[in-house]
Amino acid sequence: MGTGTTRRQPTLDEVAARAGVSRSAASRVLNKAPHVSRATRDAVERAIKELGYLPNRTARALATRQTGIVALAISHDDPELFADPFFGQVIVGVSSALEETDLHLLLCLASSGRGRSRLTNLLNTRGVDGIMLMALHGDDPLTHIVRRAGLPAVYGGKPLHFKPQWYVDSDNLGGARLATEHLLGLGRTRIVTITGELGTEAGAARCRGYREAMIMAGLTPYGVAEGDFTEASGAAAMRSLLDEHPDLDAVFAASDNMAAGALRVLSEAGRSVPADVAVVGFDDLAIAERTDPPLTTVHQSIQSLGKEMTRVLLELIAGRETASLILPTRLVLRGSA
Amino acid sequence: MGTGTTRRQPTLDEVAARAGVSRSAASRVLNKAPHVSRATRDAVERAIKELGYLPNRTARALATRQTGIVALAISHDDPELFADPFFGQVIVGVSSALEETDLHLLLCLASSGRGRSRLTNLLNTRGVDGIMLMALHGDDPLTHIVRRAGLPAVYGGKPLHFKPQWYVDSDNLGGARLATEHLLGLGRTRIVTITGELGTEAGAARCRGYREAMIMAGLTPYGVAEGDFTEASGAAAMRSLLDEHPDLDAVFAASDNMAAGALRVLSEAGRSVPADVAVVGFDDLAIAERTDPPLTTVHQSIQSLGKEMTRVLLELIAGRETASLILPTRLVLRGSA
DNA sequence: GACGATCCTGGAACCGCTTCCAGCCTGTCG
DNA sequence: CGACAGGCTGGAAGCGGTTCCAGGATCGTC
Repeated sequence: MGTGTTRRQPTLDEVAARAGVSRSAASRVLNKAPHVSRATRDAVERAIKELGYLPNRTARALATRQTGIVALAISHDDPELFADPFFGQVIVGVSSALEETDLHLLLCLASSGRGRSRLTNLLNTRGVDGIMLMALHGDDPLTHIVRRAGLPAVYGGKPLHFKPQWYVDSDNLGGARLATEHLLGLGRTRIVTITGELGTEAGAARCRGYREAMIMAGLTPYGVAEGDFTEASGAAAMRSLLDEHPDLDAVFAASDNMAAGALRVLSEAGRSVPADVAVVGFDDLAIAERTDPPLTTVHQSIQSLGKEMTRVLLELIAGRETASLILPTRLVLRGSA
Repeated sequence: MGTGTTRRQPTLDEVAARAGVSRSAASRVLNKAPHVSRATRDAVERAIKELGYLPNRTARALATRQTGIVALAISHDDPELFADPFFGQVIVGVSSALEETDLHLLLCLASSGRGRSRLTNLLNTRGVDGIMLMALHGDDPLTHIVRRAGLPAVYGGKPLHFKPQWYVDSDNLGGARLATEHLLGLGRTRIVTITGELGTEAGAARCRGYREAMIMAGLTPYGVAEGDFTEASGAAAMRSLLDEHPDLDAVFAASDNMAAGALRVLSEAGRSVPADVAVVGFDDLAIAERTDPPLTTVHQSIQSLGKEMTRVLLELIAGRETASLILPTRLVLRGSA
């Protein structure tokens, strides 16, 4: 800026004039519309090249009522949470899916009230063609706003208490079942679980998966303590579980971070892993490779989540049929179980 | 979408009609322009409220030639790198600064050629009002494109080989000097450094800081090994340094991740930290609190970096005077030195 | 009471593109 | 040879705002 010669971009009118055709003809060439003769096309294309013409995004958006922008909204009370690599992964996935289109990504951290109202305004002023929502807790007012705005919307991770028409989620239930079944397969029976926040769908589903697996094996859930997905909460939960059930022989933690906390507490308590207590986590974050012993865990691909959300959103925007998706999870065997 | 009643948003014309004034009058009220009577203002404001009117973003953008969007472009060959919490922090900072404005954030991962050309197109079609650039390596063609587009631009972290007019950076040089001086103050003299990629400004500056501090203390740099900021590279560098200089008594690693790698290798080699070897890192990431022993490191606030970049960009967009910035770093003492 | 100066006002142009539509030209068929 | 069905074309009306400008109303002043 500042000193730049910022020569005004040529307009479509100038292109048309140079090519000796009307503006509408030029526009047709630009949009590869039918009913344009070879001669016209060539002339316009040459003029475009010579002038270095590029269509003005905003003008086109106004005429077509399509902004060429999709939003990714992350709604959470704590903006710091966004620093979690989780969202970075989502964004990488979203970007890769967007790469093949002409759409761009608008990122909204709707944590504060101000952030929410900015997002609301963006939706209501039709500032984006569609929106992806993540990390909604419970009955986030955002869901209403989105619905009222009547905009294509895809949810990442089912919100609790509300089944959106379109969402993409990891198979939390299946993953938790997988983990628990693996522990059962190892001959463990006194298996406890450290859950994530039960106020989130992921937290609840992973807990349900554990319960179902136990029951299917003819056992009853042996011990349940609620955490909030963080390492500290995992440690605390582990302590209370050891207290209540000193003879436990396996732990399924609903996140790697909590599993890491649990490992720490177990080692302090003199239990050896996996000999005395087998531990399985969930997420397969980088930390899972660095714990001692390395953590057996349930892998979910966050990038795929972002990619698939985007794919569904694109279909929606294009007005095509599409459907929600549950992404598979799989067990990654390392040393802890 | 789909079933939504998506009732068309009212337009300014409808507001004007309802208020019984002209569209221009209504527009004036909307923009708090002078020369509008009390009566007109009231009537228009009432009509706006009754109709639930919201100005159309795109139309306004076309008329004012201001999109209300700023871009954050992250240019790096490896899109995975974006999953690093670093960028999450930047984004949190940027968002917080944007929160008080009417601007929104467009995120561009310009890693692939396709990503770059999309970004180029975005700039040339005036799809954004300004841009912040990060993680440019060497002579990224992006810098030319940005300059030619004549758009307000701010760089995060000085690129090497090119001094942008506006940038915000952490005080890498000062921080590295601080770290080295701390080690010197501890009485260590056989201090080695594990550098980041010397092809980046941060890597080079941190190495220079180490050198300068050593020289100012009347010493010569004792040992230098280049890493690439990752833990694995830190471990490798540490091994080769131990090999060359078995009697080293301190290490300054240019990143916490590399310091973590170094700590691992030192412990394998039977050196105790900080007794035998003192270690200082750089960045003050979460990992610094979890190493054994906890890592003494140079703190830089990435959020501030994002926030300040945004502040400078906003000034630029507003056409006000502004200046580049170097953000201070400080030493955080923990167990390793 | 006449006269600017000042404040408001609505009309109209404009931002740059898409798209509908009427009209032209051509070619084909009966 | 006349009628008709196309394919192409440019004019014009949009998309929904902002902003310039000329003119009318209002005011205070001499």
